Amino acid sequence: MLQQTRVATVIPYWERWMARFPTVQALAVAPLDDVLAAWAGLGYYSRARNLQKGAQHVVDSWRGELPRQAGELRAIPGIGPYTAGAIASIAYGERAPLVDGNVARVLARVFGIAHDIKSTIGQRVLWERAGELMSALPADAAPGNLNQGLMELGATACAPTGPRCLGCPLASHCVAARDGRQAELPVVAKRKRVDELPVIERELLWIEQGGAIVLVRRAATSGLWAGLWELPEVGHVDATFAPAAAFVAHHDQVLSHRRLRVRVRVATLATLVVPTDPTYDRIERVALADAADLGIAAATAAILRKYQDAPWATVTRSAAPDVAEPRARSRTRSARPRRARRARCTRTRRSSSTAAGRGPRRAGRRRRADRRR
DNA sequence: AATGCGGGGTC
DNA sequence: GACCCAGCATT
Repeated sequence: MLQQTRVATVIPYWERWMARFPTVQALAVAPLDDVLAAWAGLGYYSRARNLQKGAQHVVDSWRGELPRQAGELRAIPGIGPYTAGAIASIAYGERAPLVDGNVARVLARVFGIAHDIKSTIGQRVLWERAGELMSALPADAAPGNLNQGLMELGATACAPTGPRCLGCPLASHCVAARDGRQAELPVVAKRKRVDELPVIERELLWIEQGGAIVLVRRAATSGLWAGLWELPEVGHVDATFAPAAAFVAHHDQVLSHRRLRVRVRVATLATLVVPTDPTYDRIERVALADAADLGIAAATAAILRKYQDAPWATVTRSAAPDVAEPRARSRTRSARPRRARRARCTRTRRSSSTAAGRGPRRAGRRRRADRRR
């Protein structure tokens, strides 16, 4: 989880993850849908798939117990040079170096390394330096502490902008501090401006049936949002809508390498069958409350969140009349016991409940607040 | 050696 | 907006 993701962001995900998958075995045998659901919102979803592959690898090849050497760890799916070094040094005390974004910044400044830190040559030089530091470590010192110290330095004093060199313990050894080149180092390749990113324009469909929203699951095991659920895209399902029907919602979002522009229109679906289109491999009706338990990419999640109370989201409203019509309230309401159904069960089973327009009744708005986040 | 892959905090 | 986060796998 910590690969390219801040600690503060990870923590709540990690808590839920460990509760859901307490052991390597539990993760290894879990349905991919559950794995992606627990990851949804974190991004870089191949990490989730690789983590499960890694768990299966550990179960199959190591009897469920993680190997301890960096070289062995490196062969596990999802564990690259950084993670192998981190586990080996911090968890098992091996004198294994590591270089992450923080360490790269610290070393580039301290040693005045002028190569692009992402480039092959830059990485090689950084790993060499990190290895030399590790080799110079006194025999009674903990290798993990050196690595964590370097990372922590990068996360605190040696910040990307405005480094606080005054209190830095390495200031007297630092080339960048000595020469006042903190702003020039590390050298990092210029990234594309947002307005230069390729734009993905998507037209998604808001289809309600029996108080539920229609979602589809993307099929591929690789590629953007692979295995995640989303609103159906026009042209990929057997849906109909008035040609002149206006877009009722929109959502813009910037990815690291794409700009996403989503528009939504209300549609109806002729048949709830998996389209022959290979883009999706499943289609389901899902109550909004249950949707939050699926692995849903951020764009669709944001649209569901933003527009579930919109005037045109009619079925959704009738699914939770306590908010919609104050009049009907007194009569029907009080009769019914409050928390009738918990809207538990996350995975949408294609069974009886969705058949007769029954199903997900009052799911709508109750739990929405406590789940996102 | 380069590219694909997310999402969000923070300045 | 721009920057970047306890990177990895694939091409």
